Amino acid sequence: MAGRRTDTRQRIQEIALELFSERGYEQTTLQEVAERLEITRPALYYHFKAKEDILNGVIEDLNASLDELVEWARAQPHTAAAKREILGRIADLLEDRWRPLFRFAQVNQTAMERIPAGEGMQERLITLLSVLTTPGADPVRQFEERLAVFALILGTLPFLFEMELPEDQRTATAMTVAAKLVSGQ
Amino acid sequence: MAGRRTDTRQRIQEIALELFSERGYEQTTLQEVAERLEITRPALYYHFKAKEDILNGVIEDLNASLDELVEWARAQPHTAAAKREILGRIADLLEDRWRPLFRFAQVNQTAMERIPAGEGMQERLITLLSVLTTPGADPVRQFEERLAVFALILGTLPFLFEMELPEDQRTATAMTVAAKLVSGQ
DNA sequence: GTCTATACTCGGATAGAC
DNA sequence: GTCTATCCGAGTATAGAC
Repeated sequence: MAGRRTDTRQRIQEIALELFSERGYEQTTLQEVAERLEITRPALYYHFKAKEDILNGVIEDLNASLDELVEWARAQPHTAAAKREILGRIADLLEDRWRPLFRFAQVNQTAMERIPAGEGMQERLITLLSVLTTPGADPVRQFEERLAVFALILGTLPFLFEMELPEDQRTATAMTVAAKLVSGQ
Repeated sequence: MAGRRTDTRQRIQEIALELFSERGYEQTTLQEVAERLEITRPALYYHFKAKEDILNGVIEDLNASLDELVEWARAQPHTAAAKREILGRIADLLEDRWRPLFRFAQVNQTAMERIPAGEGMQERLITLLSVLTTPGADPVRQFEERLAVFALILGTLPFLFEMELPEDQRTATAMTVAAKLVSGQ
């Protein structure tokens, strides 16, 4: 177990993201990351030139996933049905593997704002919002369409429901509400 | 300007909140706070026993405001009209003086989670959400009612609209959407 | 009661040896 | 690719001046 050396970079990202999510980005010390990997603190600096670079790398992977989605979404027409389908794919993305990372981004906004990939993620989300927005519609309509995305994201937060609802039913409920919002009821 | 003063504690809170909001809580150093006040760094420790205590004091003031609102809201009936009125008061609170603080709390969630007053604020917000929730209603209905509060909060974020809309029209739009959500359209 | 000087510890970062 | 040694800056503690 102690002889591997080529996958260290990736292992750093995994462990770091785990700790960043648990304790928050700023509260996590590189000492803790190094200890879990059983290397020393300066050794991390061979693979990443700064703490922020570790986080940046992880978010870049997320952005690549978002890029596919955004590209596809831009090609869709401005119909309610197409918008529901876009929301469905956003929900899938949250489901698949990125949910913890979305939650992290939400809780650690100050860190996200300081890294390039964080800016990139925000740009992609804004693009997604604008794809869902009917051009020329009145502001209330546009706001409802945009709110739909946040309904999906908020649906992943347990505290939004005190009600005892299993997770899959929570996300289903959020999707229903989001679909209503883009459909204009 | 170099003499001793008696309002230092309050001035610390004001300046600190300003800087915390600009650069984020963790990125703000006590050195910067002290410099703006033209005192030394250790002097801060006479008034507050830790950096987190400065933030905690500010949030306690907000919680006191929230308490009034929560107490009043609990006494309201579960009618759509009453819920719209509750949302109106939440919007007023955001308007009045607490908007920057709400924004701060959103962006600096990790810091908020570590201070007692942050927990207190979250409890109060959850109470507000539950007051807006019709007991026994189906989950979709309940989620819509809760989402209304977030519509108000999100309405304060400029980036949610690319559209060129002045701030007062943004908040008005958010209020309209929120009202629709609790009214079940 | 209000503040300054000083010092300690820990975390991020760099240089250079193996 | 990883280590030791070292630096710097930030939060914190304490002694003591006024």
